[in-house]
Order: sequence, then C-alpha cells, then structure tokens
Amino acid sequence: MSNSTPATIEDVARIAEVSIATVSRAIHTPEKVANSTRLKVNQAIAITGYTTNAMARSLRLGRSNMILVVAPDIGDPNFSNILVGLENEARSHGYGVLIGHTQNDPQRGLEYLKFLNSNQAAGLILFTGILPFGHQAMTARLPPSVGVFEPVFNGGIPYVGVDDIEGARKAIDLLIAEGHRKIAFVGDSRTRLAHRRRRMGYEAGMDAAGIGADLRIVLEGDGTIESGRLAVEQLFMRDTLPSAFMCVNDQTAIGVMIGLGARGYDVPRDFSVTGFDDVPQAVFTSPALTTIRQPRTLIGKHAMALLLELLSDGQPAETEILLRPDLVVRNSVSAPSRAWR
Amino acid sequence: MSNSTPATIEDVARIAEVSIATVSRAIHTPEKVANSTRLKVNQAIAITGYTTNAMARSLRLGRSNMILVVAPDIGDPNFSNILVGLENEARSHGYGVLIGHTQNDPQRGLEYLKFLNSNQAAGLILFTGILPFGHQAMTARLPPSVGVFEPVFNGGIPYVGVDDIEGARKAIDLLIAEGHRKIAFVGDSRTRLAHRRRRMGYEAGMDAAGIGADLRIVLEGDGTIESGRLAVEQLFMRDTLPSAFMCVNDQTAIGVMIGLGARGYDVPRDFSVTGFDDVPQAVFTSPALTTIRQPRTLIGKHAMALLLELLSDGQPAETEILLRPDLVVRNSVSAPSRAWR
DNA sequence: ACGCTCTATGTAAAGGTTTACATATTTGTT
DNA sequence: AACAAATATGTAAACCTTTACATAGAGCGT
Repeated sequence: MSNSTPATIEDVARIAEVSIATVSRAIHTPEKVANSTRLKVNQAIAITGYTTNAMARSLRLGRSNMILVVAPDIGDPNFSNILVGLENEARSHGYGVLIGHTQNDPQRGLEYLKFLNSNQAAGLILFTGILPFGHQAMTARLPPSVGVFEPVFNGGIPYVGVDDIEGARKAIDLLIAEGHRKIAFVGDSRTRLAHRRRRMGYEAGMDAAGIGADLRIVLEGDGTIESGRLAVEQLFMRDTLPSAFMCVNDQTAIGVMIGLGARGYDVPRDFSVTGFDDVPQAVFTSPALTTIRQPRTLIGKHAMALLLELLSDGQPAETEILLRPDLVVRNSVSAPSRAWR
Repeated sequence: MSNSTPATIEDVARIAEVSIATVSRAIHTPEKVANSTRLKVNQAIAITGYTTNAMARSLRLGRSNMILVVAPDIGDPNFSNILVGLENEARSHGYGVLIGHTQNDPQRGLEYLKFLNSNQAAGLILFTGILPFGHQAMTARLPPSVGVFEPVFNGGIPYVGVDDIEGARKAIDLLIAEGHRKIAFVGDSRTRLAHRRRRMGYEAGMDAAGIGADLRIVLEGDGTIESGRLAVEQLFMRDTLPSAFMCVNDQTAIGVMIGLGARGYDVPRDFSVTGFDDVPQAVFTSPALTTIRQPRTLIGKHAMALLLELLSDGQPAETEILLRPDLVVRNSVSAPSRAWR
C-alpha cells in the first residue's frame, strides 16, 4: 500500500486482469468499457492507490495540465483573491495552477519563457499588461494566453478586467454629488491602461458636471503609499488645495490620508478621499476608505474560464471582458468643509 | 524558428551531425564531450531554439524539477517575502516553485496529495504545522519535505522558523524597560506552536522581571484584526485595564489599536502596543507599530536550501533551524501614562 | 608494431502513458 | 442459421529524454 515506488498502470492492469489499455480507458473514457470490467479496474485502483503519472501523461499528450500565472508581484493585495478565482475554476476542470512572479525583472521573465517553451504549461495567465519577456516573446511560441486587468501589448490576447472608466465615474460622481468642485486626481504615471482609464473617468465626470480646467488638479505618482503622501506635500507647497482627492488606487489614497493626517487635518471633515481597488486594508484605515471594489474572485474565474475555452476551442469567444466595479461607501467622504462653501 | 512544434533533441542532433546521446551529454555533462563537438551542438541549439522537454526529462529521471509550496493562505502578508526567498534559492539550483493554498480546506489538501502522488513535485514545503492532508498523509508517500514556521505534526520533517520565544522576550522586555508592569498578552488560541511559544516568551519575561500573576492578563483571540478589537472590548467590560498590550501578531495589534482608538484613547500616550511579524502595513498604521521582525526572505532561503540538501543527500543536516527575530522600534510604545505611575 | 588504456561517440532500452489499429466477442437482422 | 454490425478488449507504437553498455579511434609505453 505505501510501497516505496508508486503503482503504475501496469500494476493495476495485472490485478484487474485486463490490459493497460483497458485501464486507461476505464479512467478516461469509462463509457467504452463494460460495466463489469470497469468495476474490476476501479477495485484494482483502490487497492494499489494508483494515480496517473502526470509526467508520462503530459509527455504522451504533448501538453501539461498546468496553467502558469505570471504576476509582477504576488504580494500585491489585489492578487490573492483573483488567484482564488483562477484556482477554483482551473481545478474544477482538472488543471493545476502554477504561480510565477517576475518582480519586474526581465531575467525572471525570461526564465518563465524558457519554462513555457519546455512545454510545462498548457496555458498562460498574464497580470502585467506588458509581456514580461522582452522582445523574445514576439517570436516565441506562447501557449494560449489570457491577460488580467489590461490587454497584452502585442494584441491578439484576450483579457479580463474591470471597467475602470465606469468605476472612476462612480467615485468622481460621488464627490461631486457631495458638493465638491475642486477635486484633485492623484494618478499613476506608469504606462498602464487601467491608470489612464481611471483618469479618463475623472475627466469625464468633471466634464459632465461642467467643472472647468481651472478647478482640476492632476498629480502623477506611482501608485505607492509614499507617492500619495508626496502628492499632498506638493499641493501644500503650491498652496492650491482641493477639497477632495480622488486617488488612482487605495495605496495612493492611504498615502494621501497619512499626508493629510501628518499636517493635522481630519478626513473627511477637512478633506474627502476616495481610493480604487478595495484592498483588504481599506476597511481598517482610519477613517475607513470609500473606494471602488474590484470583483476580484470573479475576475479570476472569468479569466480562467476564458483560457480554458481557448484551450479547447482554439478560438476566443470574446477578446475583452469588462466586469462592473462597485462603489463601496465608507467614511472617507463627506460634504466639503465650510471653508469651501 | 518559431515553428508550430518545438524542436526536440533529435532536431539538434541532426543539425549538429551527432547522435542524440551526444547532445544530451553536451548539455548536462559538457566535460565528457570534445570541444569541437560541444561547439557544434551549441550552435545547433541556438539555431533551433531547443529547450529540454521537462516532461520527458522528469519521466526519465523519475522526479520532477518542481517544488510544491503549500500554504493555508497565500494572501497572508507574511507569505510573499518568504516566497521570494524560496523561489530565488530554488531557481538558482534549477528548480521551479509551484504554489498551492489550501484555505484550510481538507478537500484541497487532498488534491495536493494526489498531485504529489502523481510525481509532479520533487519536494514539498509546508507552511501549516499540521499536514493539510488529513490522516491519509500518514500512510502516503510524501516526497522530501521541509516545514516553515513550525514542525510538522508527524515528526521526521525538519523545519525552519524563527525563535519565537526570543522574539517575544524582546517585546516584553522592551515594555518592561519602559516601565510597564501590568501587561496584557493578546494571544491566538489556535493550536500553533509559534503562538504558544510567543506566550511562553511573555510569561518568561514577566517571570524575569518578578511580575506576579496578579498583573498578568492573558486573552485568547484568533490572530485577526477583529479579535484584537474584541480583546480590548472585553477588557473595558471587565474594567481591568493594563497599561500595555503585547500582541501575538501584527494583525491583532492593529485590532487592539483600532479598539483603543474607537474608545478615544491615544497610542502610545494612554496605552502601549507591540505586535509580532512586522507585516508590510506595520509601517503605515498610526502610530507606526513597534513589532518583532521575521527575517522572511531568509527563512525562505534557508527552508529551500534545506530541502535541496534533502533532495541530494537524503539526510537532513539539521532538523530545526531557528533564525533570530529582531525588534523594530516605531511609535506604538512609550512609558506608561501618569495614571500608572 | 603490438596491445593497453583512455576518450569520444553511438546504439538502444527504459520510463508510464494514450490511442490507432487489429482482433475477438456479442448483438441484431434477415 | 448465417452474416453484418456493434461492442469490448488487446497489441504495439509513440511521446522525448537519459544513460548503461558497446564500439571505435587515439595516444602511449614497450
């Protein structure tokens, strides 16, 4: 039972008194096997504790049962819930999930490319909008792939994301509805589509409310807590303060609140702040952050479903799936302070 | 070059005008191949873009080049840095890392057991102290394994962790040095050795300072932010307040600070708080949390090194590696307020 | 010039699986 | 009752690699 060497299909065949072909069929295409035989095989499998040797199977089939997920940083608070969605969907279709993270290091990216080339993954889920593999990727044979959050640069790869423009609209509309007019947007200057789209949502909302360029302030950070804090400092230097900050993501918003707190201001009494993403900490900031929720588990589920479709059909049903982000109202937004009214 | 089907060792052999055996040797044992031949082979490899088919190699060798890492929750802020250490070490020895998370679901654990049984991983890194596989694991053939943070229940598996007792001592000693006497320990009642050891450190520190049982308060939570908040509430109910809270981990400490803040108290003026782990957020709480740092990347590095040793030697050099945790002083600790002096 | 050792290379088997094809058995049709 | 068709099973090849063993050639001491 707990032998030193694992049972093979031959062991099962011997005990069930059939050929190995029949065992294989009993497992994968049971309808092609007589009931009585299937029973014998199942018993033999139970006795031996047989599990298919995945290496041999993948070798024979020419493809593995693993999906590679590459993210720039798996510590990203956005990541883990998406992964849950990805994994559940994959597992329920007999696939396993392999996680890689590049830390934005091209060298690491290359290692994953080699990994893919050695046929160890049947498909690829890419978190970065940019293929992390440098230009080699252009010529390389990539397996069926799906992007998460944004399209992959060389096109042809479908992706699943969130409607960032709509999400940003929900944030800006809330601020405007509360009575804010002079609203700063603290952005992320890295070239990610999601960030640009959030900015577009901001502009569109301001447009719709008829708020002119003179009341708009746009600051570019890099999406970190520190860059949020810095944005606030800049504004105090320039002495052109808005009554509200709409931030490109929660990290930035946290930084903004820290910066405001350090200067002795109270959120939301003195300034309102919104984030984007609804990372787990957003509940625990003080005040709790009003933000836009990404349906993370759902994103993962859809991305994997799309990939599995690709793996079986070869053709993507859709090339873009945008999910609806929701406004989560907590305590970082209120009407502007009297100074503004 | 970017053909539809990847190059095999035979393609290389044909172009280099040698046998496939020579190609294999040129790759894995170059010293056994004549210089001129090696050159030809390398050129052929460059031309074809050949990469070893990992499935075939693993099948032939009887072991894969992947290490499975199983954690209860990869979203745990402690996890990602350890993973960096694990990955770097593995990669530099030609191994890849596969990540699994069980979410404490026995069903998931079983899936990973099946995965291991199908020979898809050469080794196992286990984050939970308890084998997540239920009792089947007792009889199952597990590959060489290493635990992280604490020993695996059925013994015989070496592990890498941190000296929790020493770490806890550093926290409690700091509080005592600041002048605190009545110090509450907010623990985690789940049966993890690390938690028990932190409590032991607390008791040892109180003993060493000659502080009697009447000044000790021990509360059991479950390591979450919410349980920290609840602990504070309980204390206010009972009306037996300490001047400082030593928390079993950072999450709990954050909860304690939130609870204290909600009641209008200031940390560290009214109460001091310490955490354990130094999770990334600890810098951004207000006040920034004084805590005990786990050398996470190092833990990962050591754990993987130990596993690789196991894989080659078969014998563990050591069965327990405990790293030294460091005190990180930030702003959540000060001398007790006047009421206590 | 002979035989011995050493080095470089080739041949072929093995690893566990899936599946096309061949064969044997059963069922159904007339 | 005979034959065709359908069903069930077996045989053997293929997937790609590594490596034990065989072989051939070179170098060297006598």
